Amino acid sequence: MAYGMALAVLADPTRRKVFERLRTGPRAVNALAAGLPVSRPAVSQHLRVLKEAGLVEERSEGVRRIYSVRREGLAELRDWLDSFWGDALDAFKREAERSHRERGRK
Amino acid sequence: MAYGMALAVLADPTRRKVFERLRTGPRAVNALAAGLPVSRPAVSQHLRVLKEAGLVEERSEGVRRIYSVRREGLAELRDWLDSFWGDALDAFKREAERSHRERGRK
DNA sequence: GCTTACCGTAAGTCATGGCTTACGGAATGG
DNA sequence: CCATTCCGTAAGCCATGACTTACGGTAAGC
Repeated sequence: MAYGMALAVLADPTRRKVFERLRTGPRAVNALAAGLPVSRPAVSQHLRVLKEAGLVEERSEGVRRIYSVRREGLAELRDWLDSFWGDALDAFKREAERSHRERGRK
Repeated sequence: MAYGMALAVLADPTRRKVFERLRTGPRAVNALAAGLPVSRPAVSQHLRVLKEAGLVEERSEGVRRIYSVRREGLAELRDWLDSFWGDALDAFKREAERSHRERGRK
């Protein structure tokens, strides 16, 4: 039921914005909070929630904490989402969508 | 930005449970609310939110309202999720791990 | 040493939204 | 025509959580 936690965590707009900023690569809290309409502690709290949900991972680099996305945390949510295309009646359509989606992955 | 609304809508556990019950096929509100730990009006409110988000569609059948999943509402969310499997992210992570190894253990 | 930068945590405030009960409208059956 | 079934809506209560300010702790530079 980890996809439920991923959904709840990614539901918040500012937290999702923080998460999306990590899509281009790992960043420090300082850089993540820059430009956001909330304070830096708020970003820290969001990162804490993201980490507890397994969506990001953290590493220390001197005095900075570098955060990066953890794709394993997203995998279960993606599988759950795909389960709505699992109808036997739409098997043909499902296969077409899936092969189209695999373009550009891995 | 419709994936944000889909995330917010699917974040609620009971609402997600209602949505999952529609995965096997269209159902009436009566059947959807049966067995759930909440009242029937609560289910109606959830269905209203799901409909406004474009995740379900409704049709009248006599005195009953039949709801069914709308996969187009899930498509954008799925695409957003897949955007985290880009090649750029892989390159960043590999580089980060490599430089971290070269620096030696902490 | 001292200072500065970077970050996490605590406590408290306040809005959001999910739930309930109560009600009203529309279609079917007798 | 009346009762019943099925459902949406309104009003109100209350818990959750997102945000702020204030503080403490740690690493690097002087």
